[in-house]
This record gives sequence, C-alpha cells and structure tokens, in this order.
Amino acid sequence: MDAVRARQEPIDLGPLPGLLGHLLRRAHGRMQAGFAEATSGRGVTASEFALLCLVEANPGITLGQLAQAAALDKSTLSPAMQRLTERQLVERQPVSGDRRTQALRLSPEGTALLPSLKASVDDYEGRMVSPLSEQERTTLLSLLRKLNGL
Amino acid sequence: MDAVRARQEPIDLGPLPGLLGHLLRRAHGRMQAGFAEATSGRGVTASEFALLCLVEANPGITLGQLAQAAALDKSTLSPAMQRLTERQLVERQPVSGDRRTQALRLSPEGTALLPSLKASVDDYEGRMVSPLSEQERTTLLSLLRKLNGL
DNA sequence: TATTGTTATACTCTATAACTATA
DNA sequence: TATAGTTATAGAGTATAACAATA
Repeated sequence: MDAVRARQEPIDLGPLPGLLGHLLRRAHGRMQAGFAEATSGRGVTASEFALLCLVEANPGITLGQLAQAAALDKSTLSPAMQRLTERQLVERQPVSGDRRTQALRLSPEGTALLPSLKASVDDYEGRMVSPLSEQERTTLLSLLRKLNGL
Repeated sequence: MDAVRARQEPIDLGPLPGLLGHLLRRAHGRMQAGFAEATSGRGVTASEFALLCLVEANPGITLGQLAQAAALDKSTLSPAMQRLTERQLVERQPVSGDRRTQALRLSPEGTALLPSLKASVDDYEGRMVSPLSEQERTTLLSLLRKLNGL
C-alpha cells in the first residue's frame, strides 16, 4: 500500500445535507447534549422530562396509555417509570376494578420540580433555535409535528 | 393508597408538541427504524451509511477530518471505522509525512455497495416524508440545515 | 508539548421476546 | 385466551478520559 498525501481540499458533505435522516440525527444530538447541560444536576434526562410532562398533563394515566402518548414501547417505559418512582417524582396508585394496572401521577416532589425544569428547557430551546427567526421556528415545529403525525 | 379509576379522557400531550427537542426525538426515532428496515440484510447502520457517503465524497480524508464533517467525536468514529474496515468497505492507506494518520477511501466492495444503499435510502426517505408536500419537504430540510449550521 | 488515533469505560435510548399476574 | 406490566437481553449511538505513537 503506497503512502499518499492527506486530503487538503475542503470537506464535501455529499448527499448528507439532502437527507432528512442525517439532518435529524445531527439536530437531535445537539438538542440532547444541550438538554443535559441545561438541566445538569437535576438528574432528569430528556426522555424522563417528556414523561413527567405527560404524567402532569394526564393525571391517572396508565403505563400503556403513556407508551402510546410518548410513542415508546411499554418495555422501554417500564424501567423508566421505575426510576421516576424510585426518585419519588411519580406515584403509582392501584386502579379499582383492574389489579393489573396502576394510575400514574406526579408526587409533590415531582410537581415541585417540574416548573423549574420547564423553565430551563424553554431557555435552552430558545438558545438552540437562535439561528432561526421566530417565524422559521414556528414553521419548523409545525412541519415536524406533521411529519410525526401530530 | 386508595384505588382510583383509570383515566378515560383523551391524552393531552401538554407542552411536548411545542418542544423542538421532543419533536426531533420522535422524528429521529422513526427515521432510524425506517432506515434499519429499508436496508436490512446489508448490515450497515444509518451512522455507518453517513460515514460511507463522506468517505466516498472525500477520498483520502483522515479520521479527524471525518469526525469534524460528521459532527462526532473521534472516539466515536474510531471503532466505527474499525468495523467498516473489518467489513472491507473502507481501506486505510499510510500518509507520507505523518505516520500518525491514515487516508481513508472506499474499497471496491464499498464502492459497489454504496449505490444500492443510496437507492434504498432515497426510497425510504420518500416514504417517511410522504405526509409532507414537496415544498414542505424542501422547507423542512432547509430549516434543519440552518439549525445545524450547514 | 501538541496532535492523531485507540482504548477503556460509562451512559442513554430503544426494542423483541419471554414471562407473571390478572382479566 | 387476551391484556398490563415486568424482566432479560441485545443493539445502536454517543462521550470523557487516559493512553501510545508520532510530530
């Protein structure tokens, strides 16, 4: 194998800037990292934050309903809810008439924590979206909702 | 803990439809799953596909340059390139004048495989984006590029 | 000293399949 | 039989920090 010169030319991204999958991966990665930084020290991941929001908005929701709302498998949700329950942010109550299921709701601790998390998230979302104008941001959110069937 | 009734009301997504991070996570998840299905059997993941495209577009690129182009850490890329090298899709050549680095390029096998992968990816992207009009798709890609600083 | 790439390690997110308890 | 939730297992994606070789 002969030795060659290293590449000097500017990098060509090829087809990647035209691929939705690639652009979503990059954007998602940046948002994940930004979320972690914005909420560091409070020990709630981005996925867990979404679950807390859903439980808050739907007190008494069951794990199966939550799975559908979050577009996740129940086997993904089950351990996630265990962590949130162990951290005492979410409580489970028995449901009369069906002992297989449990009604989920925020604990007082969860209720107390969520507003400050929401404030941090709003703040970090604003920073991450700052390359876009207000109208572009609105359009982007709208198109992503449509893409997700929401 | 008293037993309560399970929630009957329709699910409320709360603030999530307005959060870019959440919408990106959902969209990215769907795209990942779609990619895996569209390319199943060929043993290349979405990340690996992106790397193959970058190597194809920039023959002789080094790992460090590739990391920058893909917006990934070198420690993420190193094992990924090992897999691609072991699978004989990418070759490494010594670089004259700097024995620390290696020039990357597609192998004949990689060169032969990539077009069919690209065709499958184009096809699956088209299917995933079908809820959007052609113009909406263009707008979405453009906004995501801007968000990513591309 | 600084840089390139590798490795050890760890964390997050997610799913499939098999299982338990209950309906 | 069917459903709600749990568990075992696995795979993908990513990063930080310490390292070896080289510059």
